[in-house]
Parts: sequence; structure tokens; C-alpha cells
Amino acid sequence: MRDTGMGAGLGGESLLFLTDEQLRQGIEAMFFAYRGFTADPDRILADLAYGRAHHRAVHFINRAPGTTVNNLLNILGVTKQSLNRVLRTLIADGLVESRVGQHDKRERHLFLTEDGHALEQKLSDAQRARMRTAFREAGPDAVGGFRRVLEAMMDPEMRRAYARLKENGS
Amino acid sequence: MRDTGMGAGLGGESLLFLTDEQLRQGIEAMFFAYRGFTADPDRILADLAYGRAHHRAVHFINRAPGTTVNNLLNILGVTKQSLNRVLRTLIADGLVESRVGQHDKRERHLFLTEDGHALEQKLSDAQRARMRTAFREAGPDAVGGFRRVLEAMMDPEMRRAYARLKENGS
DNA sequence: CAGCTTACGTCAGTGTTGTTGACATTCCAA
DNA sequence: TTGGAATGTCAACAACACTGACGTAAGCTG
Repeated sequence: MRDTGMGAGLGGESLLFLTDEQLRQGIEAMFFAYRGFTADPDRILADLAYGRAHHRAVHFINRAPGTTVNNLLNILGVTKQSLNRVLRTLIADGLVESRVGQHDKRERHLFLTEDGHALEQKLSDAQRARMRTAFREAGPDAVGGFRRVLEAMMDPEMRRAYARLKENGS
Repeated sequence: MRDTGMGAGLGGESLLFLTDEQLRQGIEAMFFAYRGFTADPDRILADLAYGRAHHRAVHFINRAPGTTVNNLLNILGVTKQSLNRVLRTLIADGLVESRVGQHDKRERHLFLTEDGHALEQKLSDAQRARMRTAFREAGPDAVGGFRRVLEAMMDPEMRRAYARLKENGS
């Protein structure tokens, strides 16, 4: 009955029957919602000859300035060849700066330039506006539930990355 | 204060302050969770020389048997040429059957074959298992919130498609 | 110091999935 | 019946992911 108080995992709430139909609806909700989630940035990016991959890179470089290529690789979950193609264009276009590490000269630390910040702002404005509207429509209680389910859906490694970024920005 | 009672839209809940940081966390939660969401089917599909597009087609054909190509197109939000490539391989591999419409011979009605059902089952088993675990971990209250936020995040057109499918399967 | 590992970049090749353009078939209505 | 709209197919191309191989520079360890 009480809503908090179990430290971890499942165990409580054995009342929770989940029919296949409910689960399927959850799956479809994820599918359709993700489309909406990416729709606004995609429209902006299409005009700039950039894609979702560029958006992701810019987002996380903004979020963790000075991050290394390797770290970004782990967060994005792509191969270095794939990321490199994206970073190369962003650097060539003057949106991202790559600085050789002071302590470890093998590392490259990534930063957004002024133009890079401008693009990030433009993209995240659109995405945040949609998120804000959705949160408002759904109500404050829903927001907590939304976040709890999403967090539980992540692979453990990604959950850690997510938590690290949360602390980072708090 | 009361949690229900407003017919539509926003308007209530002006108490709901949303900082950029909260919104950013929501964005990142969507990103990481979607990765988890697709991870299990992706692993299965990789062995079969199929991709996410095949999964989506099989999912929605199972969900709405006899659907037309055009209808599927609207749900998936891709071009007919893109969908056609996927359908062609699924038909060639005997997972999907395409029947010429009786009333309108231009239309093709799509059905899963026995093998198609088997694949759909295998894929959705994996995805439902993750969804079930996530729902259980997050608790019953969270599930409602999750669904409300996702629904509010969809484009209106997709919200209608989602609602239609819900009725269909209820 | 020598040799191994790590971090990063790059080249080449492949596969999936999206796109546009062109086209055939079918239906319907003027 | 003829012309336009709708439905679906084929062909070619672009974006972005992947694997595999290789090169370079820098750090680490015995």
C-alpha cells in the first residue's frame, strides 16, 4: 500500500498484474512518443545537412564539456568510426573544438564553440518545449512515474551514465 | 489539487515549475531508455539479417491483421518505397502474406503467416519482458504517469493512431 | 629502455533504412 | 471513355550504422 519504502528491485507490489495487452500498449506508446520526441530537432537538422547523430554529439558535449572522445563513445553507444565521421564534420564546420589533453596527451577534450552552443540551444529549445508541454499536460505526478519507468527500462550501464549526468548538471 | 476533472489540455497545475535541468533529464531519460527498449529485439534481429524496420512491420501487421500497405505507411511514418523493400523481403521469406483486396483491387491486405507469427512472438516476448520488469520496478502508480507523459509527447496524428490501436486490441 | 596497452584517427567495404523519381495498375467520376 | 487520383512496385541514391585493418602518438610496466 505505502508507495515508498522498499530499497530495491521488485518484490513488493505483487498485486501488479500486467496483461500482454497493457505491455503492448506500453511498447507502442514508446514507439509513437519517440517519434514525437525527435520530430522537432529532426526538422531543424534537415535544413542544415546534419542528422540525429550530430544532435546527440552536440547534446552530450554541451552536457559534459571537456569530455573525451572515448567517454562520448560509451555514452552514445556507437563505434568510433561512426562517431568520428560526425565529429569531423562538426569540427570542420566550427561547431566543436577538440583540445589535446594536458595530463594525457592522447586524449582529446571536446567543447562547443559559440556557434556550437547556438545550435545546441536551438535544438534543445525545440525539444524542451515539447517535453515541457507533455509534462504539463500529464501533470506532476505523472512526471515522476515517467522517469521511474524509463530509468527501469535502461540497461544497467546506461542507468549509471544517466545518473552520472544527472549529478553533473544538478 | 484534485487530480482529475479537467476535460482537456493544460490550464490546471500552474504550480508545476519545470527547470531546464529537469527537462534535460527527461530528454536524456528518453534517449537512454529507448536504447534499452530496442536492445533485445535488435539482438534477435541481427542473427536473422533483419532490422528494426522489419520488426516494426511485423509488429503492426500482427496488431492489425489485414491492414493495407497505405495504412501501415501512415502508422510507421515512412515512405511507401521504404516500407515496400521491407515487405518484399518479409513476403519472399514467407513471413507475411499479401492478398489483393476484394472490394478494391489496388489495395493489398497484409497478414502474418505461421512463421511470421513465430517471429513476432519471439521479438515481442523479449520486449514485453523488459517492459514488464520496468513496470514492476517502477510500481503501478508510475505506469500511469509513464503512459500519460508519452501520450502527451506524441504528435496529434500519432496520438490518434495509438488510440485506434488501443481500441483494436482491448 | 623495450614492449605492451591505450586513445585516437583513418581507409575501405558492407548493410539497413531512409529518401526521390519514374512507372504500372486500378478505381472513380466527369 | 477518358483523365485524374490512389495504390503499390522498381531503381538509384544518401545517411549512418557496422566490421576489419592499420597508423600514430603517448602512457605504463617490467
